[in-house]
Amino acid sequence: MGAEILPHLTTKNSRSFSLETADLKKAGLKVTLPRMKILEFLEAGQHRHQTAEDIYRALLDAGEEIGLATVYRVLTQFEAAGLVNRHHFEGGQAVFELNQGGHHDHMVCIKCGRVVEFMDQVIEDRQKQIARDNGFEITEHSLILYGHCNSPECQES
Amino acid sequence: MGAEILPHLTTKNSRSFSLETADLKKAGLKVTLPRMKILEFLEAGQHRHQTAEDIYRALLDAGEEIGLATVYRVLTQFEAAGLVNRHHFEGGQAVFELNQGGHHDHMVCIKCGRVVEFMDQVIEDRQKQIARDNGFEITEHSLILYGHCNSPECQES
DNA sequence: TTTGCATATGATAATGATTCTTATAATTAC
DNA sequence: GTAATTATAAGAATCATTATCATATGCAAA
Ligand SMILES: [Zn+2]
Ligand SMILES: [Zn+2]
Ligand SMILES: [Zn+2]
Ligand SMILES: [Zn+2]
Repeated sequence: MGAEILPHLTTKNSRSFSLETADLKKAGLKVTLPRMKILEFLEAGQHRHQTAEDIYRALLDAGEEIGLATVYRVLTQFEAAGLVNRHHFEGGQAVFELNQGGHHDHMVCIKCGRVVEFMDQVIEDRQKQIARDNGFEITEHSLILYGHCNSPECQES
Repeated sequence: MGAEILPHLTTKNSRSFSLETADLKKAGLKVTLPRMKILEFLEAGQHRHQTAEDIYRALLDAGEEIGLATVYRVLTQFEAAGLVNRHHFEGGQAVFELNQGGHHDHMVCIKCGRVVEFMDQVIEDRQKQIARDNGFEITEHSLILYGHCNSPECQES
């Protein structure tokens, strides 16, 4: 990885430093630069539902030296550790987002790609009930609504 | 393709002959042996949620000469024509099933692979409402519940 | 029926996303 | 600090699916 100065790694009372370090250690993962950088990127505002390649490209653009395989490997480790969630929207690549506790589902605009998160307790409860009725014990679920958002460009048929 | 006798293709009042032929013609597709065979296979009982390879293997085992690429190509055409639906459960291959009109969602046992179909109007309505509230117009959706079914082998943690 | 031609097929190569391999490098334990 | 462990980058490998292309087939006109 690059040898440039990393302020958040050297500033003692940096919030992000301790948070990320703690997250990694708690997950039983060694603190390494690629892991820090990926976590840092995901924690930065508005970086939700990113593909592995999005993250890879962003880090390259930021001057980091990192391999795509490493991004995939680290994301898989983060997922196993419960730090991130992986979703498979239609069309190839999986997207990743920081697991910030609250479960939510997704609505995806097939025109512009905009993603809206939602959580509906009625649906959640209903799913549990349906599973129970069928002798299933649900461990996870995937609910994705596809359609057009209300932005002007996405309205034309 | 094989040259063996095909009763349903030669018996004038065969139900499946006319149905399949009509389905293909209605979809604007030429009636060819691979298309007939794939449609026939999907229409046969209990052949739901099959991967392209499942279908390919089954046809090979039945003595047909068919290519995997053809199976994929035909399934994609069937999907475009509304004859079949494609679902992406976790774990690689997409599964296909005949579109028999009624929409349904899926519950998948991650131990044994059993699939249960369900449709819940409360969930369906709720999805529409959530979309409306967010300025989305939903064109389709995917709801899959993953967990353990109640078969003994699937109960052990 | 035969024939003509657009279309479909099958084999194989190519693709795109992701994972594996391995030699090197970084991190932690002592 | 040094050793032992674990992680990394690069590229090869894999898996599902799609594209290519030469040949074969379906269908309709003659
Ligand atoms: Zn949009
Ligand atoms: Zn999300
Ligand atoms: Zn089961
Ligand atoms: Zn189904």
